[in-house]
Amino acid sequence: MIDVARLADVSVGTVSAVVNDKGAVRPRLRTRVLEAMESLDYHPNQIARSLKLRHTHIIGMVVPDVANPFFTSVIRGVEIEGGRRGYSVILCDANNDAEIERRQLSILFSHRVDGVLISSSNYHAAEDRLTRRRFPIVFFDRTPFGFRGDAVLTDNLMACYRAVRYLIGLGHRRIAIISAGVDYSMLAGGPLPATGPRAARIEGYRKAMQEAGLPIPAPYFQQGDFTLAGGYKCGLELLQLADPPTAVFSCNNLMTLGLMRAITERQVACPGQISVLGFDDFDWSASFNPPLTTVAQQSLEMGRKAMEVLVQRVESPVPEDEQGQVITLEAELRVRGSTCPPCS
Amino acid sequence: MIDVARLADVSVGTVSAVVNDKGAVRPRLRTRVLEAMESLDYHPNQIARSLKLRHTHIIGMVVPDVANPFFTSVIRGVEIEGGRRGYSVILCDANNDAEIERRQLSILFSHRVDGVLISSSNYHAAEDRLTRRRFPIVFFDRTPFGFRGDAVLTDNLMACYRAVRYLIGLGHRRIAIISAGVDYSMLAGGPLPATGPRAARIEGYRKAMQEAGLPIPAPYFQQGDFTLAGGYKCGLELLQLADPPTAVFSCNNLMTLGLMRAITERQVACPGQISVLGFDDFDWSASFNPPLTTVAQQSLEMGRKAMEVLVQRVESPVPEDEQGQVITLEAELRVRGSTCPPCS
DNA sequence: CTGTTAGCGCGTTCAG
DNA sequence: CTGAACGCGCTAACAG
Repeated sequence: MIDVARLADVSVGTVSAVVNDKGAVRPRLRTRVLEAMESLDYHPNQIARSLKLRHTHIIGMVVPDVANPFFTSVIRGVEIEGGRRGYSVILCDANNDAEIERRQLSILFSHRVDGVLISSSNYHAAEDRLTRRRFPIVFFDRTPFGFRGDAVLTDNLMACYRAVRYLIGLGHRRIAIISAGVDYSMLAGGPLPATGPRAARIEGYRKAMQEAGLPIPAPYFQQGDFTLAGGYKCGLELLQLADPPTAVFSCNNLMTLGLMRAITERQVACPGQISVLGFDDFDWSASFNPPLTTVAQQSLEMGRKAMEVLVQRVESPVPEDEQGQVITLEAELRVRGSTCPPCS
Repeated sequence: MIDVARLADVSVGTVSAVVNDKGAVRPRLRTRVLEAMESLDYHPNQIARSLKLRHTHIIGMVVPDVANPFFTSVIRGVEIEGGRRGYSVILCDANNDAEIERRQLSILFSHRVDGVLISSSNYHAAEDRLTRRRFPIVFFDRTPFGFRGDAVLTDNLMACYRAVRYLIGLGHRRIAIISAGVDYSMLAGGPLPATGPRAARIEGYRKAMQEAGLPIPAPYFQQGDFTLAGGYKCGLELLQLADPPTAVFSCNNLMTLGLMRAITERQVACPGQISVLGFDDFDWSASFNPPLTTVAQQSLEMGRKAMEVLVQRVESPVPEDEQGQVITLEAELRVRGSTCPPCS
């Protein structure tokens, strides 16, 4: 900086003023400074800046799995909005592990990030440590149990409710679901406590089925563990049932892939013999054979909005009594070739 | 820190020593300091540390497109290796735009990242500005024109050469390619200057075809622009040829998707009437109908290795005469259901 | 072993 | 508008 000042024949104060667009600097000096910066290939030292200004213009983002296309799309949204507002993002892959997540958060904190965007694998730790000290943090996709604060979420319940109603409207009565993490026994006890996307998706299904007076036999309620292998296994079981479903609702993309693999392998006609409705939409959904009918979340928008809210929190701290805003995004049903009326 | 020192009744130097496990501190003092830190909920300020130490333990990574599954896999590799070695990563999506990339690099530099991992969309700027001043930077996937330095790359030429030879071995003689960015006229002039993955993949194809004495008619050399729509368009054109190919090699995943869409739409049997060989392998490749035969890059390993080399450069600067190491990763042909011998 | 002190590079004052 | 001086929180060198 001193070099720049010397080369432009001004004081460091002036250089600082032009770098930050502050104060009034005579146009001629301004251009001289800019030229000096250019010719010296000078980049302001954000570290020193941060130390003085007490903010870094870096935010931390932790996702359960960067390889999941849904999250990469959210990340893109965050990058876009961040770029626009002058924030960089340190990305952390928690690998669905609460312990790793905790460590990431701690590292992020020591780097003095201005705020955190998180889809928590761990429904407790994140909230305790951060929100309690009023650190700017916004949740997306998932939210901690008993949560209060800022979040941007998809209305999973409504989206799945409508999707399953679409299946019912087609004439299906035997509709199975491939999900994860919820016991069959919980289904009987009325509405699920819809605290996470998991439960909300199942509850959308349950509600639609119940309203239509349709039964949910135990074998129709499959646990696929959110993995491709799990979806495959569930698909196989569903297909060899004495009374197989005519339609299946799969709660995430990996399981849908597994399900399709099972269907192809068993040479079952889709949608002829079995209709498939998947959750989450991607490039390949429409290119599949058959093209997949899916529930599409607004993943890019989720990232953009989350970043928007976070920056707002960072730049103008919350009033003491503020409750936090939760933004709900609608999901869209994209009807394609994997669903049709039942033939039987 | 001063507060901690005061509370523990020692000097700041001593506090610093225990925080960094440096020097020998009398055990009694040590515990006193630790207790003070705990009761004050003190976290060392990495910013101040970075300012003094002149390194941040943050590296920057810029990719052309975070939503591309290949890159997300590389990112995972980087995250894994980075976590292991104590580095965080600021991720930048250049969105295939050289101007954005330039700006990202400048921002990363301002943040004083210790090094940069980059798959450059822009074959000149990156090298000029950074490698010239011996800033630690390692390229992955793509490398700038006339490049010298560190990189980890896939052996695209060999991989594609072998893949196309496999097709030829199956008995195919009419083999088309969907690629991008290279003129048909360049094919005639012997080996392509294989400076990027694009050209290398085409050259692998050209070499295999030429060695087998197989012709490459102009309509068999399609330009798909690396997009789904492009692949779809090329697929359509290929299928309605008077003399259609019996096999198609698609140079990237999006174009393969488009091609498959065209094939499904036109009700052409795959692999019966046409075999498809794609580049890049993903979860959905094996779940496709038919399961796709692909060339699989070691994307996760690419990320791990790139980070490994970078950290090595950061922590022990290059000898003046060092040429830089380029690591070449082999790709693997995964034979599945989309290829078979030609029926005609 | 421990205390003291001089910067790291910058933004901000404040008196010119 | 300028230039000098101070401090952000920390580490390293040196003196005790």
